[in-house]
Amino acid sequence: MELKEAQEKFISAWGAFGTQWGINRTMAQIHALLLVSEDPLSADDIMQQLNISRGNVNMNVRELMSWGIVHKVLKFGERKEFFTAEKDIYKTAIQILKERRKRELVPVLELLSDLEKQEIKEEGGEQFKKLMGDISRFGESTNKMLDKMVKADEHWFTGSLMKFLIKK
Amino acid sequence: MELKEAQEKFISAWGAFGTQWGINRTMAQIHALLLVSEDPLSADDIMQQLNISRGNVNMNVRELMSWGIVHKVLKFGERKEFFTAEKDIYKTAIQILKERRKRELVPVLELLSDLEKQEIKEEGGEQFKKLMGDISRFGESTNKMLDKMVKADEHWFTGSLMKFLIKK
DNA sequence: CTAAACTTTCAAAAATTTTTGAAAGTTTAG
DNA sequence: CTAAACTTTCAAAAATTTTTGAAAGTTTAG
Repeated sequence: MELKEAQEKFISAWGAFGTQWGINRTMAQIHALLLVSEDPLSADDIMQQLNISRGNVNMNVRELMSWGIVHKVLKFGERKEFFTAEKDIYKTAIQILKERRKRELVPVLELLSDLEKQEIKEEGGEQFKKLMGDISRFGESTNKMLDKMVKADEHWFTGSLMKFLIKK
Repeated sequence: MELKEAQEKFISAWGAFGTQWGINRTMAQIHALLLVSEDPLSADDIMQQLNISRGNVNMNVRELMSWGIVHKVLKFGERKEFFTAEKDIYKTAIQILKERRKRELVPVLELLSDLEKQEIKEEGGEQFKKLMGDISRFGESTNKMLDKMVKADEHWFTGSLMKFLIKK
């Protein structure tokens, strides 16, 4: 197989998987493209390689930067901005975990604890509050666990945690 | 606050969060509705409470069943089918983890190991294969970890794992 | 078997999300 | 300051996803 063919396979598959994860196809493809490209790419490079418009590149690259998994690189003597993806896959995964925790889990926990605190006198109210409490407690545990993972270093993930999980 | 109001808040918030997770709004809302409803509901009940069409209810309920987090309940003397959500939130979460692992992670791992095995002689080929290998290895670790979590029991999650994670 | 009571399917419509590309904005070289 | 080289914005168009609801299919009571 040719390198280019393999890269294209990877980019398009990554894009398809992205959509299942609530990320849009193009954003995932840009990420994949930057991952497989040794050197940083300019907006024009991305436009040309993925066949998408300038506005589209701009929007998605900025979104990827807001996730902290793509960075702007400036080259001397060039006015254009270039972009690279974080090449360390562990760092990338932790970064995504961190952001999702902040953007998605934390707001849910806030809503749940708010509903749990409400005074509901009607029949069934206690049961509803118990459900909110159950979900809330489960979410808090997950939250703590993720926080721990995010703050740990790579050695911890591949080392102690894996050992702990594999044993028994 | 009234019970009904609190329930509606929960349902609509759950729906909104669902969309961020690649699940559609209605499916998440039906799930939330079934969670807060003590008794099983029929398709008509769901239609009426969420104001959606029969076809829509049918599709989404079946999808929820395929995820294994909603079950069909038959009542004696009734021809209608009724549905409930798994009320144990831990079981629900594990079930979702299990399905996502199977539907999303496993196919990615297959693609990666396929690309890693390719013969690519061109310049840059080795580097590309290294990237595939890195992602692959990371994915395999995650896969093992999730598998372990899925197979463990609840006590393990709230007990040993949490203790392990919280300490130092 | 028949008809009533349901569930399922699916093409068309509606809603939502994504993309385009031109116009506006910004920065820098000279 | 000016103009060229860029980046950003945003309304309209395109693409995609979701929803509707009527028709088809299935099951069960009698």
